[in-house]
Amino acid sequence: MPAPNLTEAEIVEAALRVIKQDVVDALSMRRLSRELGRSQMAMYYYVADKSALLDLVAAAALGDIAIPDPADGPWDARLRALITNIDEQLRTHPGVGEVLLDRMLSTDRRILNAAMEILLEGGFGDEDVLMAYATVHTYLFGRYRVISSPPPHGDDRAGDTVARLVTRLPSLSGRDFFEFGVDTLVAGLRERVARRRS
Amino acid sequence: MPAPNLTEAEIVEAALRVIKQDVVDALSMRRLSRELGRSQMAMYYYVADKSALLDLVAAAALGDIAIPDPADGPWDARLRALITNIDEQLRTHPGVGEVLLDRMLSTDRRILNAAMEILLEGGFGDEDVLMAYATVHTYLFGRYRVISSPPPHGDDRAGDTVARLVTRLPSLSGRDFFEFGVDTLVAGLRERVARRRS
DNA sequence: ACCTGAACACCGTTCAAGT
DNA sequence: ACCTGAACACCGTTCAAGT
Repeated sequence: MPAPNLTEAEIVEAALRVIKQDVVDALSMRRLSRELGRSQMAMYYYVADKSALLDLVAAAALGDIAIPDPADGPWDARLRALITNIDEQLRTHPGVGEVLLDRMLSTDRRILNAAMEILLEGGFGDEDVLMAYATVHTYLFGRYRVISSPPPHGDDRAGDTVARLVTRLPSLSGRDFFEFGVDTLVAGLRERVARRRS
Repeated sequence: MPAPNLTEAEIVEAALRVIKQDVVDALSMRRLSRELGRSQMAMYYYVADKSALLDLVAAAALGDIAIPDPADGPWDARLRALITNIDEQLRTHPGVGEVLLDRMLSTDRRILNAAMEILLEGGFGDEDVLMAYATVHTYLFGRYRVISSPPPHGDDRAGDTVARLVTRLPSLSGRDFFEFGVDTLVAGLRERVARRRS
């Protein structure tokens, strides 16, 4: 006997399970139904289509992202913390990165609001807030894409700069790359505010 | 009579045509063969599989990216120019953005080399060059993803920061967003080098 | 050398039906 | 209310064959 009625929580959980153990694209309507012991059409009772399913999963992941408290420090530290939290979720569920970021822009206003308020406090004008947020968002979009891609396997053709530098790769961790990136981004934003003030 | 033998140039051209007029995912082996008036299997004579086809398209697009001449100015101006050129190609062929960037890392060393040499000249140490390049690359990856996505359609729920700021959107162009992003990134990198020197 | 045809294992999705 | 089964129009790809 196949367990009783499905709940949204069970569906999301199963979806995350599939995404985690297999590759991203392994999540299909049919595959998910199989995972839950139903016929290939069972999901369509709970969810309108595949994009709605992904929305469901993304909403769950978004809820886990903590928003730094104003008491936590100056605007740039809080921005950095928020970016780190989002990145954390992207790394935990790399499969839904795209939908997660899309949803952040459209349906879920919580994080977008938090980010923009931090930027306003930082001293950006209204239009600059939009562009600054877009810059951060774009970077995060890139992160989720880059996250689980293989390292640039050195062809080791002697003589070129790449070949020489690539030998340094083993001493750098994913964390190093992330921190360099966020620090650079935040430093760039800080500099823009400073220049605007003068 | 279906034209004589196909050439790689014709295939790439047809692929770009399909990508341009339809959505990204419209490019399929079968669709491309149809476009060229052959049977669904014809492409497999010229190309090992779909990823090889995309490689072909990406290689063509990569060749069009110009590398700024050392005489063109200081390192940061040249980095900015190179990023602009890459972004240009991403916007021209949004469909192959992912493969294009992947190829830049793996098979095609030309642009990677140029970028890293610019960063070396800028005064970055070996490891910092790698991380700085990764930051730029990540940003570009995000760009290609964000490029043709719809604007954050305002739900217009009164009271929140987002709703207020979104009204400013119409006065900003895609170019504004791009320039803000690159400038921020380059400013951040400049600041890191400066700090390293002191 | 340059393909074509049939077939397999996958998709998302619609539509009608079953308990 | 909670599904199931069959069917349609798509995929990428293998394998054997046709000219």
